[in-house]
Amino acid sequence: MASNSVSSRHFILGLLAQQPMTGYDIKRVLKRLSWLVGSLSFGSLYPALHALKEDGLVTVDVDAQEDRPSRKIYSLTQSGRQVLEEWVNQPTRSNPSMKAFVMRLMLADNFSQAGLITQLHQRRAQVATQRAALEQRGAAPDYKVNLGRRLALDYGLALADTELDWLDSVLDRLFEEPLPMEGVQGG
Amino acid sequence: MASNSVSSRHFILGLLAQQPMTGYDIKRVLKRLSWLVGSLSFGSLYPALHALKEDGLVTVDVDAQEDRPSRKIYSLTQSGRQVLEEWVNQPTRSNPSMKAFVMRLMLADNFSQAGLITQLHQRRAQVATQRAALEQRGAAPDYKVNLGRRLALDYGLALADTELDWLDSVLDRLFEEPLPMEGVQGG
DNA sequence: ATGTGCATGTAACTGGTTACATGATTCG
DNA sequence: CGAATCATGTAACCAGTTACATGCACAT
Repeated sequence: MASNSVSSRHFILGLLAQQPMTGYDIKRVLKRLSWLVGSLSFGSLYPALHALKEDGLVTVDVDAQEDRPSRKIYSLTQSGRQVLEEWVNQPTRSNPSMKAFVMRLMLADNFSQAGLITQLHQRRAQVATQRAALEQRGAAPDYKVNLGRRLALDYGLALADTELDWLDSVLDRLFEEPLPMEGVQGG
Repeated sequence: MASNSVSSRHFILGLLAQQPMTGYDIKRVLKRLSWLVGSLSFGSLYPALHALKEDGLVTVDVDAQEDRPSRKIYSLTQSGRQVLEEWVNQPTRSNPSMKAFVMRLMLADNFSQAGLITQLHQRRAQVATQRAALEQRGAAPDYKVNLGRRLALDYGLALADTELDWLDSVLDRLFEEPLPMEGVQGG
């Protein structure tokens, strides 16, 4: 059965939801995105695609070429789309990484605006919790003595604050202007 | 021999550099730090400790107790300290994650202030590069069309900016006031 | 000639998780 | 009475990387 929480599989589905692609194409996209969401080597990408096909979540169109291996163009099936939607709208568990968040962020609006807003709210709550924990920890003796720890703490607080501000501003904008996509005209 | 780049092993050494601890203690510390650097399950922590001992990087003191398993207190050996120092001062490769950076940040000042400053400079250069790449990408057509992608891009830019500001301010402070720690000496 | 882009794939290895096994003590 | 904390460890499994195998076209 479809394993839950295996993020990279779902992210592949998400990319295919935007347009059919070959494994090689997916790799290229993933590489550009590597800073935010991490990449994948061919050694796991191709097997992953095979598995997705096996599970009926994607279909393949073979585009034969002279001189080089046929391009295999993968497309999302109906059940693939469904699995993706379920995954995206699943509440994230305890402490998701930044990468996991960005993945969902990038895929969420394939479905509903509401789902995306939910993601943002969830993230806000999680970051706020972590920020509070960090702040509290700043009082502990270790952090006063050790420069490295103190810097790491400070770094974490700075990032958390930025993220909270960013989330607030995005949520504000989305709330004022509920459907800025698809029909976006004047901008 | 000693594998390079295996971060979690080295981070364990780094924790032991600050004080001898049991596996259980390490787990506790790691858990508190999980948001910044990620944690480790016992299933990999204990074997890692065994391997470190096997390699002569740590020693064990057994503290027998009634009713419960003996506490095994691990301490860094001389060669362990050396391996750690080499790792910390090794230049980071291409695109290190935030986690990898925070790990080094937390361990760097076990040795010299200079090493820490080098880490910060390296990080600054890397983040600046990534930021530039993101900005450039913002011009691409996908990002205008797709709300999720646009948000992810914007998020990345916000985080990068914060990080650059933070790095600059820390470097400024360290430069003005080279030894802000108690007792920290040159070597 | 050398490397990069195109395009697919497999096999060996690595580094991790989850689940299991054991078992007293203390807190709610 | 059940859960969490203390304290160690192993075995099965999983997802990923690295290195390998193939091979043409095009730019430097």
